[in-house]
Amino acid sequence: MAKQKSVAIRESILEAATKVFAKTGFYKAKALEIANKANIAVGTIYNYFKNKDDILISIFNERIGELNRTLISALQGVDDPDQRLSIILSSSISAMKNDREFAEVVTIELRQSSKFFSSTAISSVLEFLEIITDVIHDGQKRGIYRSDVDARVVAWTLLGSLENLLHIWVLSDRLPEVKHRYDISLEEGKETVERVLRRGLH
Amino acid sequence: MAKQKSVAIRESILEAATKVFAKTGFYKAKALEIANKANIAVGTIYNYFKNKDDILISIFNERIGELNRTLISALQGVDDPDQRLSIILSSSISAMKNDREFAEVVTIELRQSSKFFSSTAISSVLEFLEIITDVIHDGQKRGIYRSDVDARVVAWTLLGSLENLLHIWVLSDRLPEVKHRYDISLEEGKETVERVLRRGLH
Amino acid sequence: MAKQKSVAIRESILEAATKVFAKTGFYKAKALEIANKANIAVGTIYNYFKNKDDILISIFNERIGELNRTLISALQGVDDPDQRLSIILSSSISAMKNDREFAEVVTIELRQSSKFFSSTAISSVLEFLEIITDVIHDGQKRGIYRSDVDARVVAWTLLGSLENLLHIWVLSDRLPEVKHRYDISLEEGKETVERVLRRGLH
Amino acid sequence: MAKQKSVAIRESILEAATKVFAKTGFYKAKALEIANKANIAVGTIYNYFKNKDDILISIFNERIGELNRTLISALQGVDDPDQRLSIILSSSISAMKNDREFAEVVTIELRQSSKFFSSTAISSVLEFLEIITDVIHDGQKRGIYRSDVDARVVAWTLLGSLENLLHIWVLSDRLPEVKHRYDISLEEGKETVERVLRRGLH
DNA sequence: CATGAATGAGTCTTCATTCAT
DNA sequence: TATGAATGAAGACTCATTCAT
Repeated sequence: MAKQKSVAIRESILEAATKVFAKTGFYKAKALEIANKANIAVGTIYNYFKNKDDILISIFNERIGELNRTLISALQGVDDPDQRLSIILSSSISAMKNDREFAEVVTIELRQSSKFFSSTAISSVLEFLEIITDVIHDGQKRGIYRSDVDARVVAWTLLGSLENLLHIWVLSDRLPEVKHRYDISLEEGKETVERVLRRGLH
Repeated sequence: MAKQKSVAIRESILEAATKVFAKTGFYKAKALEIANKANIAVGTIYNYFKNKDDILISIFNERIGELNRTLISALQGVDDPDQRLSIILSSSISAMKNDREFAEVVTIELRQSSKFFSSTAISSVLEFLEIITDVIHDGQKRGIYRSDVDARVVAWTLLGSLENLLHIWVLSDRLPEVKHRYDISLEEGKETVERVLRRGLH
Repeated sequence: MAKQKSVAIRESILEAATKVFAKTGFYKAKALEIANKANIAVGTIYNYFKNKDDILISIFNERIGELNRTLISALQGVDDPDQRLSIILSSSISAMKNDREFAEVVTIELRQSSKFFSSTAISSVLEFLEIITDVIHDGQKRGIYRSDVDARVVAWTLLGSLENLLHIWVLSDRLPEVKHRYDISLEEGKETVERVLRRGLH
Repeated sequence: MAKQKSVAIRESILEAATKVFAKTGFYKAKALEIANKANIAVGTIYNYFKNKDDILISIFNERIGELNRTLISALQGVDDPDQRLSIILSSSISAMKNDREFAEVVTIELRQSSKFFSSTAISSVLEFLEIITDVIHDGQKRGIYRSDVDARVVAWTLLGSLENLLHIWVLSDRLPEVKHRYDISLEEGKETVERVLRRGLH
C-alpha cells in the first residue's frame, strides 16, 4: 500500500503557516517559506490545501473550533452567568497566550477574511458568538441580566473588546509608541472588561 | 491657481481609493483602477502620494483626524461624562454612516495597517483613543466613574466594540448568514453599548 | 497470468489517453486524468510508458500500424489502382469513424508530433505513405497512371486531403461556424476526393 | 503627451514570437524568450496582447489576412479558373518561402488552434478557404469545371495538400529520414498538385 | 505637473515524474 | 507490480512604480 496523507504533515503546514502569517501578514506570506518552515516541498502544501486562502480558513476554523469545544465543556455545570462570561474570557485569553502567533493571525487577519471569504470560512467565529449570545440570553431569561439590551450586540461587541485587548498585547511588541502608552497585561485588561460588564449587565 | 487644483486632485484620489479599497481590499486594489475612478492618469497618483501604503495611511489620518476635530469641538462645553461618551459614539457612527465606504476600509484594513505600518501611520487612531481615555479619566477624577477600572483599557475595548458594531453593519451586506442572524441597526447597537457602559462605569 | 493482465492495462491506458488527448489536447492532458479514466494509479502509467510523449507515440504507431496491416490485407488481390486507392480511403475513413477520439488525436496532434518528436515516432505514418506511394507508383509503371506527376507528392498531398476531410468532420462539433458552412459527410467528401483523383491521375 | 503604444513594438513581438513558436512550438514557447528576442521587457508583451494565445491568433490572422489581400488583388482580372488556382498556389507558396518561420508555425500550430481556440481565431483561414471555394464554384458555374464534385470539399482538401507540401518542406530540415525519402522542392510539389487538379477538375 | 507606456521583480500554482511502501 | 504521496522545476502573468515626453 502506498503512503497515506499524513495528519502530521497537515498539522505542520498549519503551524508553519501560522508563524509565517503572523510574521508577514497573509498577503505577503510566501508558499515557499511555509513549505521550508514545515520541512516539506512547496508542492506538498497543495496536496493538503486548495490554496493559500484555504490554509488561512483552516487555521481559523480548526483552532477556533477547538476553542469552542473547550469553552462548551468548561461551561458545563457552571450556572452563574457572570462566572460563565468569566470562563469565556479566561479560556479565550489563555488559548491565545499559549499560541501567540495564532493570536496575531486572528487579531490581524480575521477581519479581512470575514469580508472577502465566504461565510462558511468564518463559521467557527459565528459559533463562538453564538456561545456568548446564549450565555447572555440565558442570563436575561433567568432575570439575572437586564433585558433592555440586545444579547447579540453585547456578544458581538464583547468580541470586539476581546479582540482589541489581544490587539494591544500584540501591537505592543511591534510599536514602542503603543508599548509605552498602553503597557497593559492581558489579565489587567480582562479584569477591567469583566468589571464593566458585570455591573453593566445587571 | 495651481495649489487649488492640486488639492482637488489629491482629494479625488483619496475618494477614489477609498471606494476601491472598500470594494477589493487594500492588497488587491489596483493603482490603475484608482486612477480611472479619479479621472486621472496612474502616474499622477505618484505626484501626490509616495505609494499605495501612503494613500491608505492618508485616508486614515485625514478622515479620522477630521473626526477627532469634530469630536473635540462637539465635546466643548459638555460636562457630563455619560453625555460625552454618548457624543463620541453618535458622532463616530454618524460619520461612518455618511461614508460607508470609509467605514468598510476602517473596519477591515485598520488592523493590518496598525500592525504592518509604522505608528505614525495610525497616529490619528491613537489620538482618537486619547480623547476617549481622557473623558473616562476625567469622569474618574471627578468621582463620577468608578476608579477600579483602567481608563485606557475601557477606551481601547470601547473602540473594539464600536469597530464590531460597524463590522456587523458592513458584513451584513456581503454575508446573508450574518444579515439573517445579526440584523441590527447601528442605532440599536449604539443604544445597547451605551446602556451597558453607562451602568458599568458608574 | 501476469503478462495477460499487463496487456489489458496497457491497452486501457492507451484508450484512456486517447480520450483525454481528444478532449484537452496533448499538452493540457493530465496524467492523473488518464489514470483515473483507466482505473489505475498514476504511477502505474509509468510502468508501461516512459512518459507522456511515449503514450502519444504509441497511440499513433499502434493504431496506424493496425490500419496499415488492415490496408495491406485489404489490398491483397486487388489489381486496379483506382480501386486500390478507393480501398485505402474507405478503410482509413471507416477506421476513424469507428474511433472518433482517435481521429481527433491524429488530426490535431500528429503535426506537432512529427515536428517535435523523432522520426521513429511517426514511422507508421511514413509506412502509410509508403503504401499509397507504392499503389500510385505501380499504376504509373503499368501505364495506367500518368507519369508526369511525382508519386510521393501525390501520396503526401492525398494524406493532407484525407486529414482535412477528417478535420472538417472533427471541427464541426466544436465550431458552429464550421458546422454551418461545411456540413459535409465523410462519405460525400471521400466521393469528391476520389472523383478528382481518378480523373486527375489518368 | 506620453508615449504612444508603438506599432513597431507590436510588430517586433509578432516577429519574435513567430521565431520562438517555430523553434519550440507554441506550448513550450516562453514569454521571456519572446521578450528577449524582441528587445523588450516581458511585461511589455502584455501591454500589446492579452496572453500567449492572443499572440498566436494575431500571427495567424494578420499574416493570413495579408496573404488573402494579396491573393484577391492578384486574382483581379484573371479569368481562367486554372490560372486562378495556379496563382493561389504560387502566391501561398511564395509567401511561405519568404517567411519560413511563419510557414512552420502555420503548418504545425494551426490545427491545434482551430480546435482549441474560438472560430474567430481562425477567421482568416476560413476566408482563405472561401477564396478557393469561390474560384472553383465559379469554374463550375461557367461550365469549365465538372459539377459532380463539392467545391467546398475541393477547397478544403486542396488546403490540406498545400499544408502537407509545406509540411514536407519544413520536416525535411528536422528529420533526415524525411529529407532522404521526400526530397522534393516546393515548386516540384506545386507542379504535381496542379497537374492532378487541372485534369481532375475538368 | 500630467501622462501612460515600459519595466521586471515577484509568486502562486500546476503536474509530470519518482520512489518508498 | 501497483500504488499515490511527495517532489520541485518551471512559467505565465500581474501590477506598483518609474520616467521620458
